[in-house]
Amino acid sequence: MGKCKCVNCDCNIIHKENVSSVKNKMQDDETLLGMADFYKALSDSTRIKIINALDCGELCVCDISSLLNMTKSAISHQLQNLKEMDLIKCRKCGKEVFYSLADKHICEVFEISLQHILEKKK
Amino acid sequence: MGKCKCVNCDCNIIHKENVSSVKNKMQDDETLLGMADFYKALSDSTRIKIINALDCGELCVCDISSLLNMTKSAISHQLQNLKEMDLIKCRKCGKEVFYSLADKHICEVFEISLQHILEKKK
DNA sequence: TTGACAGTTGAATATTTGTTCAACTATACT
DNA sequence: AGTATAGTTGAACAAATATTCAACTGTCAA
Repeated sequence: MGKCKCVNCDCNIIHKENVSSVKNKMQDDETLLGMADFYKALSDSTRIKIINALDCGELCVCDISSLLNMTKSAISHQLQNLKEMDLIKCRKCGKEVFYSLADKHICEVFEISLQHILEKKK
Repeated sequence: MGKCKCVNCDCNIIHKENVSSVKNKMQDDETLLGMADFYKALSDSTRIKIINALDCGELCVCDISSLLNMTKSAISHQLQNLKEMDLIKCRKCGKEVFYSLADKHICEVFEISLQHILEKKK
């Protein structure tokens, strides 16, 4: 047990062995930042609704707007966010643009967290 | 194909059958809001680091502060957030408060999204 | 080629959210 | 009792973000 040498933190190290052991086991910063961003993409109710909707199959912007009762502009902005995060992909067909989930990972994560929420309700 | 009757949206319904079929399959708003909040809890780099750290075992506030090189106040605020979302629990022992993950669901979700990120890197 | 519609985009606004700061509580030790 | 340490809390500030609005592109059909 000794004074902490960190620049920013105002703490004493209480359990030195714990801290250094955990430090070694932790993922690197870049990976953890990527994970936070991944969750950020799902952390908005509009976006999670879009994901849930696309889980049933591909949909165009109009259909999603109607489904969520929101403007096409608002939906389009969020679709760009989801696309940037590689959660969805799109296919153009004439005037319409059809969006769908990028891969199966997304469904898996969605399903597990759904279970988590439904269990909490009980 | 007909005009949309929604109040807020500015769209035409392009694929009426799709929209009504998806509407039936979607989770209810309350559940989806709960899911968004669940992801929100994990969507910040400080919080995801805390989760990753606690995945190795319980830690007190000082240890986490030292580990992340942040003030105890900043960490404590985020711990309250995570606790409100039922992602972590705590145990008091004298002056110290030890935090740990609430249940195994959290690890599962963490692991799957970790895979997702690591695969994307390749 | 003109009009209508699907969708996108950038700027502006409003809201949410993370960290800091200072004051506070609670426990332990002398 | 007095002091030091672990941790919490609320307010204030700064940064990030969701939606709106208006203008825009691209495609189709008359």
